[in-house]
Amino acid sequence: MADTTKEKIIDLADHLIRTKGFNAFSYADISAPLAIKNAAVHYHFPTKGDLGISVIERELKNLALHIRKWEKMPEDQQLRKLIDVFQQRYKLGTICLVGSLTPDYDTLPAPMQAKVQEMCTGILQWMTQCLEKGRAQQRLHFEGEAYDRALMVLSNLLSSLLFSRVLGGSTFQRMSKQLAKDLI
Amino acid sequence: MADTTKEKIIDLADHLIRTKGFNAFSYADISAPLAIKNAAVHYHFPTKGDLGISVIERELKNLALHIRKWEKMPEDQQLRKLIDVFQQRYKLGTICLVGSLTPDYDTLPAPMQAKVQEMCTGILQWMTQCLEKGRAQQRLHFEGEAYDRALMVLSNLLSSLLFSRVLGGSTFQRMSKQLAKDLI
DNA sequence: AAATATACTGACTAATTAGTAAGTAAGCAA
DNA sequence: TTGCTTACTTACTAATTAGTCAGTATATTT
Repeated sequence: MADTTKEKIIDLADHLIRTKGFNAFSYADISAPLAIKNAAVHYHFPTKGDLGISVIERELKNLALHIRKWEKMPEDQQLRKLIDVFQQRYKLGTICLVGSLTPDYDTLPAPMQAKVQEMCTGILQWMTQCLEKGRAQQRLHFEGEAYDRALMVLSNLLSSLLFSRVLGGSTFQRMSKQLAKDLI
Repeated sequence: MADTTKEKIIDLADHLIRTKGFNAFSYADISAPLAIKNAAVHYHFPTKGDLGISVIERELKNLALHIRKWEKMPEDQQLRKLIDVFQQRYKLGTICLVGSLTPDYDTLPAPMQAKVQEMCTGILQWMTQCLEKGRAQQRLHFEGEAYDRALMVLSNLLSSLLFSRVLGGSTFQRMSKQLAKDLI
């Protein structure tokens, strides 16, 4: 996956944020598995906030890549693709960055808060457009403003991973199927 | 509010879990504001997990109290009452315990994980019954199984507080209004 | 009056935390 | 070959972490 040390650090940090949360992992959790020293992590990412920002930025790039790939698809297909992304997260036993970082928002360094905000508004903007266009073509069906519905849809995707973590079983499948049924 | 030291500790811990998260507050964050020593907190709650469990147990008692108060109301009213509870949380700038503790689930001591699970299944059970009875009386309207819908509704309430924290503005109002419109 | 329980304080500890500063080995450029 | 950059290691630090244990003042019980 990642060849450079820097990419390996981001990979691991991403996984730690999703599994333990930003405040529950330490530089040692990164340096030990990679068999490097604590200071090597600080060399690439002076502060923990810098590392967090890089993790979010990589996620934003990956998301932008996905979205561009889906551009020509009908909107109901795009929605299914996004649900697939969350399903892959579910299979890995991890939650989404929004679900992990928004509860800790007040404890994050200011530059990282800004990135979290950017991530949230970005995903919401895309989802709003997707819903709006999908409804115009009668491929998606819902009531109310598209932005409000986008909030609800992202809410359900986010929570499906949170609830799965605690309730286990078919929780994720139940929620994602119900979400698709409601809209398509 | 609370007169005994023990109750004051639970009050503060509750607030800290909701604002900073379980892993981002320390015994010092509790002892300092209450002008007591670190060891006094340990006297009442030997481990941090014990403190977390007490916070959840108090929340479960409060919730049970609310629910009993609403027992005779029609189900659409009960739902509005629950939304009101979340609105009060929103006004305080805090999130719900489920939203705060489920992302950190894997880092929690086992007995606390069990309590988090109990809390989730408990709220879901109530919500499922509320939705089911409400639909039978045609006071609430939705498609699919009541349990699946309960997951979605709690998802929206939880996320409305998370998103409000980051996006600010009218996010909470938008989501709670849309939720009520969808069901009632 | 003596014994016991409650609710602490004072004084610790061992481990972990993010972060720093100085040194070094390897590769590349002038 | 001299100098510079990259990517680290070694060796720290100051602060904070949850948790312990012995002592003490104040009620309460016997």
